[in-house]
Amino acid sequence: MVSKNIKFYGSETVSREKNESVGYLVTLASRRLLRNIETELKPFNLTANQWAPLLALANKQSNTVAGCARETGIDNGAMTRMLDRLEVKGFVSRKRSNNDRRVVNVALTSQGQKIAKDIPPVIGEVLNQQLRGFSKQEFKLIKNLLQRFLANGEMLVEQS
Amino acid sequence: MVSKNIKFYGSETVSREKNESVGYLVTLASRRLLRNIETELKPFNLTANQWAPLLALANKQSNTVAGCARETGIDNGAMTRMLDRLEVKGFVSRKRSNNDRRVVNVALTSQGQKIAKDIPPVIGEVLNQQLRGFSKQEFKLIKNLLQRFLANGEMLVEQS
DNA sequence: TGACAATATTTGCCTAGGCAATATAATTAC
DNA sequence: GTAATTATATTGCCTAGGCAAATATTGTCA
Repeated sequence: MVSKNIKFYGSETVSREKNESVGYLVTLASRRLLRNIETELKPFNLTANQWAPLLALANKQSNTVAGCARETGIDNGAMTRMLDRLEVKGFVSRKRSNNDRRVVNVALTSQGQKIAKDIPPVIGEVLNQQLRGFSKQEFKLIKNLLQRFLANGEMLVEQS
Repeated sequence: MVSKNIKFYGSETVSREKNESVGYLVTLASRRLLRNIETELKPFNLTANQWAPLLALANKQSNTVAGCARETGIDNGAMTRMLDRLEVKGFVSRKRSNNDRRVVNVALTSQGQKIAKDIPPVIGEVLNQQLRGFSKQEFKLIKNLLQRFLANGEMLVEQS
């Protein structure tokens, strides 16, 4: 045990102001960011969540359904359906692998490659807007704190 | 313009490691927290998201559909359906107002009041776990940074 | 080899939010 | 007082994630 285990939330503390709860804050922040990105991606015929698998594919971090799911941290079944939608839109193609008949190889179409180049600055702009007024120090801090909050949360699962 | 506008994300920066993007981090952190809370609330026959309106009602922050929606930051239609589910579970009751025939007054049932007392320590425990290793200073910081990130995001909407 | 375990993909069923349209009621402006 | 505006609740249609079950395939091990 590195540091003593501070109790931030007692049984009463949770029910106070919603903006004082890390839970509400992180949930609302996530939803708001998604919606703002969504607005900017509308001209590209892409939703905010649909960007995640495209990025994983563009970065060659994965070329399978399960790989995309792992890489983006969502459920396998959800990824199957996500790729359904991306395939209909023409950004992605799927083909059963010959090496391993279980896996389906996913690839960006040429249209998918084009969009994968166009999107990053758009999303970067939204992020920059929401980080207005942050010092470089604070930018590093929010990432560090969120990383630790997330890591703690994932440890909870592995233990049980 | 109070401070100069730092560009944290250039067009290349976005596509790097997912754990280096505030966007991914805040999304994953939110999802992970929801799921962890969900696990703990299962014995209470309540989902993580269903807790939000119950809290608003218990705190007397609202007693209408639209009020609950405002208070929890979600869509009106979504709140109608959320209350449908809570009504089926017996935590909430609805009755058309006589003063203003547009509004539907929402109230906690006795079962709803009971659960509203039992839940806070459970959620507090999960939050404490995910905040393990945080100093008091860092606890204040993550709240402050998220509040500002959220406020910036909401300003974007009002402008357009 | 044959039983068993692990992995990949898909599907069904659930919760859930956003947006737009609708109906109704209340408020404001003229 | 009537018309225009605003607010409330609901519904339909969409995207989306989690969990569990079903299927197919591959790898392991005795």
